[in-house]
Formats: sequence, structure tokens, C-alpha cells
Amino acid sequence: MRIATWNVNSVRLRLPLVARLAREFGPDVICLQETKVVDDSFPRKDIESLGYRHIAVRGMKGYNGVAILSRLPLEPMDGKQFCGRDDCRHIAVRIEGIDLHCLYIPAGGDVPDPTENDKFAHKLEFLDELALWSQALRRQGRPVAVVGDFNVAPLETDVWSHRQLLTVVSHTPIEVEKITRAQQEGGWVDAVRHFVPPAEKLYSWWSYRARDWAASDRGRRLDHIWVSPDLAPRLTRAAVIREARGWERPSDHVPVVADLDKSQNDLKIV
DNA sequence: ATGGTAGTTTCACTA
Repeated sequence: MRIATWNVNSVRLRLPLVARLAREFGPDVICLQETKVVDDSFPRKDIESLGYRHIAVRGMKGYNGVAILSRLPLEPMDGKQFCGRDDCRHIAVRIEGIDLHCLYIPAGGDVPDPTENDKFAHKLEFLDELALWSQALRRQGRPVAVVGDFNVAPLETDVWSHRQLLTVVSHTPIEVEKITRAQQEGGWVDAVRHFVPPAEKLYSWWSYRARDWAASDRGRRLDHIWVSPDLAPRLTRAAVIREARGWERPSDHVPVVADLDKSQNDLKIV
């Protein structure tokens, strides 16, 4: 099963690119963030025509919004409200026996001080709640994938300049500490770093504001696929689709994909 | 130190 996650920055505007991702990379499941559309206006028909006939959506007007598109049947699960807000940052489904969580963690604004910036305070609170929630999920002991735009670049090699981004929201020590704590509490395995050595620079987001995103290459790895320890042995491949940043009318984020082999149970049935 | 772009809720907000 191939899983993709992508902050599309408006699903309606990016439909041709979702089609291209489907055509060229053939994910079985696509988790989207920043769909920016209410559920009634979600372009279901267009997505279904791409072969994704099982769709779960949770959107609001203008901001945020998450969705899961699948070629395989899915069972909807309850969406969680982080920080007591119903702001459409989480949606979950069960697919092939795996609990798949699609997450859009708050960006956190510009000022990296929770006393001066409410958005940053919200992000830190969200990350604390993520750690508690991860711990609870681990105790359930089910196969889990947590994917999405986490808006934090945890490793020094997840940003173009560790030194220069220490005071930039997305790579401040407190955010890195909290996202790392959440990862540890869940026991989650970072699927992409499972294959790409941590010493290697790797990004999934490049600002729209750069004159030439590829030439300056001032990126950050904000988008992640985490899997529970039981699923880690089933990982056969994971990658960031950097080239998608160069597609026509791109999102500022690119898709991240991971392949999961069949489970031993499935093999026995076959 | 500043400002740069993109998207939607637009002469303002989020990222």
C-alpha cells in the first residue's frame, strides 16, 4: 500500500496536480492538508474520477481542512479536536487494518514567543496534546500511521541552515523538543528518515517568496509520515517528491510517500 | 534588516 501526504494549499485549485500525483506516482491513499473548502463543496466527483472512490473530508471555510482519498475501502473514525478547537486539523480512517491519521499542525505565526504570539502558544499547546495523544495511541497497540503537515522540521538537516533557523518558527528548540517528545511517546518511526540518512539534507517545503526556489534551495522538511513500530518492518520505500515543487501552479509543499508491504497475516491468506 | 508570493475570508487574514 502506497500512502501519500500533501499540503495542497487549496484542493480545488490543485486538482490538476492531485491528478498528476495519482497518474505518475499511483498512491493508494492520499492524505491532504489545507484543503480550504467546506465539506459540501469538496470536489468529490473529480477525485472519484481519478480512482479514489472512498473519501473522508473535514473542512471549513477558507482555512485549514483535511481529507483522505483512497482507492481502498475505508472506515471513518472520529476526528479529534486538538486544543478544544473544531478547526479541521485532524481526520482519521481505518484502511487495511491500519489506523491512518491525517494531521495539520498549526504553523504558529512569525514571532517565536508564546507570550507575544497567540498562534505560537496554540502551536506549543497542540504539540503537548499530540504527545499525550500519541502515548494513548501507543497503549492501544494498533497499527497506526500519523501523517501530515507537522509544521516542524525536527532535524538539523531538515532545514537549509540550522543556525539561521534556530529563531525561526518551525525549527526553534522548543518546537523541536516538543515534536520529538510526541514522536517518542508514540514510538513512531519516521518513514522517510528510515531510508534517507539523517546526515542528508532533505526538504518538503519551499517558500513562495523565493525568486528561484530550486536555486536558493532554502527549504524545510515540515511534512512527515510516522508509523507505529509494528509497521516499521513493512516499510519498503519512502521519499519526498521534490520535483512536484516545480510543477505548474505548485503548492509550497510537496508530497511525501511511503510504501507498506503486505502484512504477514495477509501473506498467510494468500 | 527587510521584503518577498500565494490563497481565500479580500482593501485583511493565513501561511
